[in-house]
Amino acid sequence: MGRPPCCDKIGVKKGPWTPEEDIILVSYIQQNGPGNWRSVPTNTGLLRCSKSCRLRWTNYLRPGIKRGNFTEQEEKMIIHLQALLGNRWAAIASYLPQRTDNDIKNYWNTHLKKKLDKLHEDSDQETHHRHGTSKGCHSSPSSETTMYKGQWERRLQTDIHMAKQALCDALSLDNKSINLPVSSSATTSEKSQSVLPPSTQCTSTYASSAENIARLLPDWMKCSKKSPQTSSESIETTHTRSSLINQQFPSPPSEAYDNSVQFGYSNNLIHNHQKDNYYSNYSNSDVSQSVSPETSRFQDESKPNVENEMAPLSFLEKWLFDEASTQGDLMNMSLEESDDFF
DNA sequence: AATATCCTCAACCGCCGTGTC
DNA sequence: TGACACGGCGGTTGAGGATAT
Repeated sequence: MGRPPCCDKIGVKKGPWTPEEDIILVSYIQQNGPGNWRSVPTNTGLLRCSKSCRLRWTNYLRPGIKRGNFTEQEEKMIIHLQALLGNRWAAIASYLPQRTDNDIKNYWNTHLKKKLDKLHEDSDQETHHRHGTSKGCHSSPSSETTMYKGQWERRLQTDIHMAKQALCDALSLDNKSINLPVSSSATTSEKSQSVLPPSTQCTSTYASSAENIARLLPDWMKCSKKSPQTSSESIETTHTRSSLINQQFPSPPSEAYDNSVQFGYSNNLIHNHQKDNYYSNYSNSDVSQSVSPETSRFQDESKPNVENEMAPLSFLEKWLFDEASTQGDLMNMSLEESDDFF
């Protein structure tokens, strides 16, 4: 005898999630925590399969998710990590705590793959022009096979270093988030872009809902004394909109629903579904603030908690971290220095 | 202005390892 | 021990928006 079936396929809703469904799901997880997905549809009344609920939470509603444009450094990290780990998006995402594997996968497939293909084509042309001498540019199985041993070793070393760099970024507790300037040798345009707050770099109207949801969760606010301005700002904004929500959802299904309305993340959900510019109002806060201890609590489920606890480090992460601490000179090597390989 | 084409990304599908009974 | 469900992951799809013609 196995477990009872997850969900019968009949009567299971598919397609895009509605704001109401999001509110119900977030309210439930807020009360019960993530996990035990099988019970979620049953206990919430959502006509979704448990898998869909988990995905919705993991990829969209979970606190601390950063959406929108990828920074140049994030881009480089993805490229390096992809070269190192392959299409193991979950593993790559663990080095970018604010990004979901789905996001990274999408970004790779829609942007980076094309970009690298083009670069590869260009380098191939140049290689042919030079009668087949390997230039040692970006990694690919075909190019690697033609590399001289020394070049390959150097590349591998650099890849390992990049992974270390990525891990250190992820482990960093201060404000040196992944959005900070890559190095002192960055170009003027890079610098000017990097020093801007993440929100100002984002030109898309598509903004994060999750980080705001996180900020607005009652538990998050209760313990989030480090950023009173942000919290009060959220409260103020949400209070002004709570009446609207109460009008839109006059019959909350539970006390949790009341809480969610009270603290306003339902507003975010609704506005996010409308894909308007609402989130730009919140976007002045540092991204790092959104990854609060309470946020990490929710992130624990699918992401290593690198900010508060060292416990969940994998063997590889431990190794990288140890190596990093003993090889400070290597760690000082900037991402820019490895651009030759790309 | 209308239509065609391209692009993005949320969500689904199916597989696999693990846990439960 | 085997059968089966769960949870997680990577690949893929398709609706809708953006851009080109």
